[in-house]
Amino acid sequence: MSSQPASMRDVAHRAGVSLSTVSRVLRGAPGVAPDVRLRVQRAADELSYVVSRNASGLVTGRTGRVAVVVPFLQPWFFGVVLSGVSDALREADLDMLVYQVGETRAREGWTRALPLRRNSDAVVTVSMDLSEDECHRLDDVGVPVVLVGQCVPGRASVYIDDRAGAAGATRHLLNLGHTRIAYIGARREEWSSTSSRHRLEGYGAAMATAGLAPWSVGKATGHAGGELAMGELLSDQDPPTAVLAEFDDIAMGAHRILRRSGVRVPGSISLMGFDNHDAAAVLDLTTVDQAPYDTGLAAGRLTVGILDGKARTDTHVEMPTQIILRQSTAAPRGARGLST
Amino acid sequence: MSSQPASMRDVAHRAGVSLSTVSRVLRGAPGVAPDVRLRVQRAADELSYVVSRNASGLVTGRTGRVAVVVPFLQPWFFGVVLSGVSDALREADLDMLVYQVGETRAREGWTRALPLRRNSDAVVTVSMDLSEDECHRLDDVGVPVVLVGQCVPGRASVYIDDRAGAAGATRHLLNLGHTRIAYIGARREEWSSTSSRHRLEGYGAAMATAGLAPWSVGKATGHAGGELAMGELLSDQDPPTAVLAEFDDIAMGAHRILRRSGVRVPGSISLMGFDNHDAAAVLDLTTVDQAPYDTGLAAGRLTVGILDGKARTDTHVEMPTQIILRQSTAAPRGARGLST
DNA sequence: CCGTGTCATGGCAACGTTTTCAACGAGTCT
DNA sequence: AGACTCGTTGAAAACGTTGCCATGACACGG
Repeated sequence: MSSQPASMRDVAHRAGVSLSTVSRVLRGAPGVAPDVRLRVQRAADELSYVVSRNASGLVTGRTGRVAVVVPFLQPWFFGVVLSGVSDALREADLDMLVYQVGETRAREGWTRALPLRRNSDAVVTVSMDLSEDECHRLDDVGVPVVLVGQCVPGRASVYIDDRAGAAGATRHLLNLGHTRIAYIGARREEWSSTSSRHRLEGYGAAMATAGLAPWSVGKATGHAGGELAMGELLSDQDPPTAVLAEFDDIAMGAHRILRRSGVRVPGSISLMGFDNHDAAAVLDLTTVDQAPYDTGLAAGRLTVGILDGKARTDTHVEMPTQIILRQSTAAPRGARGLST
Repeated sequence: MSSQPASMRDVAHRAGVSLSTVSRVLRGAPGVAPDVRLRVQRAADELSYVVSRNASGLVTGRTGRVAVVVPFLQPWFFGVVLSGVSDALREADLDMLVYQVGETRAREGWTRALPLRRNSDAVVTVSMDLSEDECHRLDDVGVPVVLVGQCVPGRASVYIDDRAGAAGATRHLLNLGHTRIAYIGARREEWSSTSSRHRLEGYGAAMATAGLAPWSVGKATGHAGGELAMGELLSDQDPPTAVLAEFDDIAMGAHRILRRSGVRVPGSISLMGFDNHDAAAVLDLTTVDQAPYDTGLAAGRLTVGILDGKARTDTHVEMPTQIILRQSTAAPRGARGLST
């Protein structure tokens, strides 16, 4: 009903004390008599008053907000990470600003204008794969930066070991007895990612260790990319018996093509993804879990820790990955692998 | 490098003008000589200065921020809506605050404390299904509210006609010649949704029109719910020939059970979802598209319109739904429907 | 040449908090 | 009893920006 939201002055008046006292109470500062404290709290409640972050931030220099920057908001992954960050920030009573800076144009504009210069206490970037230059720009804003999904020495980072994850996945297929193992990557230029590179490297390394040559295809990202690449693989004169995809979206596209082509999974071809996408369970897709919620949570807590001065700004947190075995991988026909 | 971010005073000094003039230039206000304007802009650029929303908001009373409230951040749907809202807000140079208030406890706390009292210019709620009481609480904060996925008379709402969508989907199955059409709902008490109710009603109405009795099951939400319900249906002594799920997540769970049970889709049972989930394409699932990105975009633009005084606070926007035909629906065996 | 209107600009008081400092009373110690 | 401390409170000055009003320059018409 109140046309104008109450201000601290109103609370002070109602409780019969001065502004300073109200401020102290609401901030939880010491040095206030218990009965006065109670009286003020009641007054604030009755007016359903909350402090204006704007005003308090003006003098404290802290905004009570953390900016989270993501390239896109639509893919499943980012929503889950955001969810973790959000929960961590709520614990510390911080608000979450979200910036989506996906298309190159928007991203350029964003890194130039940096709208958060004075508008957030910290920045969390998710899968942004910042360039050296962008990193320095961020330094200029003078707030701590936490990198998610990118590991940069000297900077707070939360990430998974993509190399190890992909290598592990490859080994899983090798252990099943596969030797013709293809890798489908995204190969998307517009959003070049170190994670992408690392996964390919992990696959390559595992293959090399097994004395096999890598076999990697891929021109586009997403379902479409998986479909295209799988089409290409199926028309090879000696198709693979197992396929590892850079991430589940791609694997799903591949899966669709296999289903349509009547190729049995895992009967004729084993298929493996990466990410443990929500829908991977539905497709019974064996994949590598990377716990994006926990990643978000860890990133959020690290941010809070840095703001509280309890964590160093060069902390690195490596999140574990884990192979989730489902029904899309099996020993090849006539296997001489583990499954003999 | 600058340890302290520049303030307007610095810019004024560097450009050799007064604070007022800098403010006018940066705000795009008229009444500044072109050469001075240019000089100020250069000075601001060189100091890579941006105005503090905190400070300007303090005096203008506008924060430049819009709060978006979602029950959950993880499900695909919300990320897509958020993406649309984000794009719309960027057009108007507004920042986006995101609050995740899913678990009942957090939600209770949130509606009580309303942390956005003075911290945002408007509130967008997504699929929150606010109670009468919560609505009034929101009114108290004194900022405009835009409801997404909930249609309340007298309040700005952006929504789809769930009833019509579900009825259309049901008719699609009827037209194919099905008569034993079951409906799988979520029946989740913890987050009772009008959308949920409407879809069930739409299904029921279409069935009634066709002179058929409704047949609805469902105890849980998500994949798991779909699996459970489909299991129940499959063990019926006369199973359905077609199944409509309240949303794609449920349909996917059902699909999984069908695949595992060796029931052919759509050969033996036609399956239809609702939402056009990202992964529905992968499963070749016939579904009802509800364009969540466009919904978010519309909601964001409506918010901006209201803030600019160009839109009324009781505007209703109904987003269209559209049936996406894929491979999971077909005429029943021995059909005497359209497909004769 | 003088009033009058217009335009560009600067000064100053807000906005709603926190913070620093001073004041006050009640104990406590010498 | 006086000086001192301690705990509690209030007054006032910030913080960085925007609004309003005053000022000065300049052009125009009488």
